[in-house]
Amino acid sequence: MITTLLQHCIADALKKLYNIDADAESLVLQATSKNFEGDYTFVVFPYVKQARKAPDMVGREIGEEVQNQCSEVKSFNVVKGFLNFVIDERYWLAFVAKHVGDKQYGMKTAATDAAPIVVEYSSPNTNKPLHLGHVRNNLLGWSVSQLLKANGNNVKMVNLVNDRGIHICKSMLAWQRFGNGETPENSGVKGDHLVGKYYVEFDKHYKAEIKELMEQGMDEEEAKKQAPLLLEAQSMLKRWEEGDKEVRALWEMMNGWVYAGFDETYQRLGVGFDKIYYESNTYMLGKELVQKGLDMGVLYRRDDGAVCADLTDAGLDHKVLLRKDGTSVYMTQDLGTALLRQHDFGAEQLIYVVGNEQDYHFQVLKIILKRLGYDWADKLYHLSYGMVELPNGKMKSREGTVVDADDLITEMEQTAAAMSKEHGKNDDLSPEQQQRLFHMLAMGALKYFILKVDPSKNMLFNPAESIDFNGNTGPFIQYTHARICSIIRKAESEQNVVIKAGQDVTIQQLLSEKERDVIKQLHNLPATIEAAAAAYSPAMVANYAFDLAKAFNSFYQDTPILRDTDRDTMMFRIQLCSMVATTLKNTMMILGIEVPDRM
RNA sequence: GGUUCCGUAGCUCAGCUGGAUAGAGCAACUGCCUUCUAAGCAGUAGGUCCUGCGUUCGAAUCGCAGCGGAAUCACCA
Repeated sequence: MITTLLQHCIADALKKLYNIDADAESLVLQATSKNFEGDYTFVVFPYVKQARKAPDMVGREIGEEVQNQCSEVKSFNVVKGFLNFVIDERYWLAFVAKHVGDKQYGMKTAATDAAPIVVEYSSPNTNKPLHLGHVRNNLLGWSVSQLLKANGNNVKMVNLVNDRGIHICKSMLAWQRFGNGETPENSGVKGDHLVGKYYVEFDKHYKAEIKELMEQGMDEEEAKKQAPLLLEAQSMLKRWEEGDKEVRALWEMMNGWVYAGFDETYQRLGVGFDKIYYESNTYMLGKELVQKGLDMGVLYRRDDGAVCADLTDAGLDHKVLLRKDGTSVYMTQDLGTALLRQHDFGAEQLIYVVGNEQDYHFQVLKIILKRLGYDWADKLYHLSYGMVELPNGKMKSREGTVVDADDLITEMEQTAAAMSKEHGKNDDLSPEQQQRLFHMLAMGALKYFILKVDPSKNMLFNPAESIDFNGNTGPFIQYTHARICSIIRKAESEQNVVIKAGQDVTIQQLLSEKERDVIKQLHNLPATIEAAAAAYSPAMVANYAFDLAKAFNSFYQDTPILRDTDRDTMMFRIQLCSMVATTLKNTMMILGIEVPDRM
């Protein structure tokens, strides 16, 4: 890596010239600004005081020393306190020669025997279908997992399905009461949507009951608690917990519908899991932990019998972990599942992809685990992402402004198909191939649109912009890949060109500005993957892919490739094309986006 | 009210541990297809980086204060 080489040369120079001890790794090298000549820039201001010389003098002295020591440095210039290094062409050519034909350039191979990083994401409730918020979660979870793999980690993806609780009983009850035996089969309604329909149905009738009770003179608070439907749902939950056969059978049937529906959506989204946990199996966990905490004296029992954690010394509040009736709460379960997961995987790290509305929850979870004596609590990482908002505000199920995941995907596919047909470039493909392409483009647009935004930030989902094919979009990058594939196909068929690893890379003339830009961007890939993985940010990968595609298109626009009459030059440019195609494909794969060979 | 996050072009977003004249895309306007895919390229225009103070040779970036927005502070999950 040229930058680490430069860092060490500079550190040596600082020592030799001014007796300054600097840690080579900590020296900052930045890409030279476009307005100046050079590839990498070192800012000397921080050292002028110790060097006791003027900035440009320090720059020249370090520059000369580094140039003498480092053959890769062709020349340098100093502008004010900025020392700009120009890297020798041969370095860039050697770089291309080294990696051309490598289908895994920049991707580290995952160590399968290492302790895994466990990524939990998705974690849906089984009472309603997936919506846009879940889509961001799923795409992020999948992408971060791929990113960590690309960075050489052993990654396990897990899903914790919230398949029990009062909310599930509500849809069960409503179906029993108002369903008339409707099933996904006899109605043609997708399972998760069907169950979601009865969840809404419950709410409708429940509200009506409240209203009626209030008209009879009951106050609202009381009416909400006394509505017969709610009482019945509660009693159903109780029977469920007691293992009542009839209730369990109903539960299993309806959950089966939901899972079939979810699987379909997951498949369309292109996400998956190594292991699925069900809360119905894990919800009892955690109670023992609470007992342990009581024994250890880190938890206390309140007068009414509830068990709590006093977190006031950590600047937080008191947190109830067992209700006075002894039942567990969400936090109790999460304590238990964390322990279970740690046992199952012996993880190096436990990542939770969960929205930022649960920041407080995870803060508390970590502290309590720590107090229970689990040092691995430090391995928990809450990958907290922002909300998805719509142009007219937040999604509200009550106002019907929730964007359904299935509908969204279908609409994207239809739009992609319409746009693609308009271009007419794919008319000769078979209907199956076309469908596959439209889906690829639709998902490319959707995924890129969501993933290009930094996870921690709230984002605005503008449906019109999300399906855009121009500019900073997934299809733009897909298109760039398709173009390159077209060139390579022609090169292979018309020029008998073969691209493989370990080829010679030679040109007679100097690299053009555009060629150099493309090479430098390719050269940035490993550092980008590392930085993105460290930040858990697919957005950094997305931006990288866009910059590379832009650099390539600019190069492509005014540089002859197959048209060039010099065989070496043509060959070199095809090699460059090939590396760009590979890199675009791999970086888009990290985002969960496939790239077509033509479009 | 406490805590946390956010505020960059008309809109959506990049700007990493402080560095040169703050960048993209969309929208607007100009050019470029008899030539490797124009889903592209090149260009014009568009900015008190929320405000103020401070630290520094140097601040969009760090600190404090204020303004504006969001989340959270459940015996819900």
